[in-house]
Amino acid sequence: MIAENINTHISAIDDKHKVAISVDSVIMGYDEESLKVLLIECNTPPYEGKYSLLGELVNPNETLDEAVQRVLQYWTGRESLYLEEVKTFSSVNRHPLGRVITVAYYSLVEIKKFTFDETHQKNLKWIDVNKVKDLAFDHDMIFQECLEKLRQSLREKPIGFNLLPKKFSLNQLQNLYEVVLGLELDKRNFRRKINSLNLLIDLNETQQDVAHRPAKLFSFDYEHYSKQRRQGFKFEI
Amino acid sequence: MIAENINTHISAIDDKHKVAISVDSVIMGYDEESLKVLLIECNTPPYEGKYSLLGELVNPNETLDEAVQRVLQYWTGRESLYLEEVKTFSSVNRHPLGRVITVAYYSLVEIKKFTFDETHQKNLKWIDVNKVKDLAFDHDMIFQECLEKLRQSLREKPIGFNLLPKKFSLNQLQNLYEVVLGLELDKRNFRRKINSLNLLIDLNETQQDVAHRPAKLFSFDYEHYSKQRRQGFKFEI
DNA sequence: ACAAAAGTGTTGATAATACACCCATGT
DNA sequence: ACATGGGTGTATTATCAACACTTTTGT
Repeated sequence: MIAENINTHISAIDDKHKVAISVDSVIMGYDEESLKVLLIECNTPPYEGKYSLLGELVNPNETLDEAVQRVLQYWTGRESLYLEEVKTFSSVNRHPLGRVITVAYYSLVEIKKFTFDETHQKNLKWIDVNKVKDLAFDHDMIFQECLEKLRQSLREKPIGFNLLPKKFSLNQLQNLYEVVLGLELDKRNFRRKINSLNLLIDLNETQQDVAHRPAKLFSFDYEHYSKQRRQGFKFEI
Repeated sequence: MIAENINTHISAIDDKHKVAISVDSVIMGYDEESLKVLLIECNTPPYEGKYSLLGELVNPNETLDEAVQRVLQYWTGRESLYLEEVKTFSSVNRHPLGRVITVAYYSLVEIKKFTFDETHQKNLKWIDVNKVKDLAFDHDMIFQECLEKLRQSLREKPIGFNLLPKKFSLNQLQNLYEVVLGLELDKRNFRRKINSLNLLIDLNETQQDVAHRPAKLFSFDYEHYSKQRRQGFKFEI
């Protein structure tokens, strides 16, 4: 049943044990109204016309993280600030070409910096995460798992900043949480909590050209956060 | 750079994209004194004499979870009650045989039921997780990530029961948390919290043959837990 | 002066923590 | 009767949740 244990009895690897491995990347961005995912239209049967996640076979000389960044770079000209591995999908018949095991990642990007060239990449589209359905392959399942994982991580780790511009207001931040998690937060309580975490740098700047009282702008204090994290940092929203 | 996108331009998969994929399983058990991991001694260079995790190449016709259960079944004659995928390790040169991408799992077992036959499996050993070091391959790293993930999950999900016998006392449960998480808990507060979760069934039984007041025995209420989980259940220790 | 979003404190309820003694059994 | 671990309640503190009005800017 176990012919040769890969870890203890090291011999050659039979070709029948070699399979294709891909990464599928749930690239998400936030545009003040909703959380969106970047999808691509398939153009070959059996999934012609359907949307799918951006995925790619892993090359022999790269790690999975590198493959994910390569896909992002290729399609959008930029890499992601934040990547998280979510889950491996390994059903035997999940891909029509034969066995392809895929590792799902989600990545967070600043959506405004990810404008793509409509002529070359006209089959790319940002779609509201609440309207995603009927994707190619098993991508509905992969997408839902990644979305769920993002929501989970957003509550436990200060990663929301990767979806916002470098300078943002407290109301923008609160809005992000409300939109992504689908809940309403009390403004005063939210500010008290954020404040107590000491993760923001007050830029002493305000919004420009808004038809109301301009908001103060902040940025995320990555340095202070990594210090705190080393000392065991707890976060919860 | 991206010759043919696996998801949109479906053609054949080139052999150069096929690699070996394995699972490595951090099998953990608890024996009232410490948390232990099941390791196996390697008998081939370059790792001869070192211990490694139990791992195995994934077969063409099975999922990763199935591969993990197959390994467990083979070495111990039983499957695991609880499995969790942790992380994929994909450094290009992590395995001397060539490229092997591995997916790490941890699994929880009732250690008393996993006694193995010392003649056939004499190179298997339970080792205290705090004494693990110098494993073969990149297994130190894999092990530490899995241990950390277990500790995390133990605080968030009621999975500790998988490490205990079906009938257990509240002190045993508390001890498990203390040993695995490395902290001290207040007995009265611990009991109040566990009680408020309504996850235990009072068996109206007591310990036998102990030289002190016998403890009441409980079992974990899987059914009630899965109901609660569907309604969004929060847990924290 | 008005519209529109920014900003700000207090109170009551709930949950977390700290702490010390009596109880049941076997020897 | 003694040794061993099992079992129980209360008071204090910290955290969370609910709630409404004033401020600043552009038009």
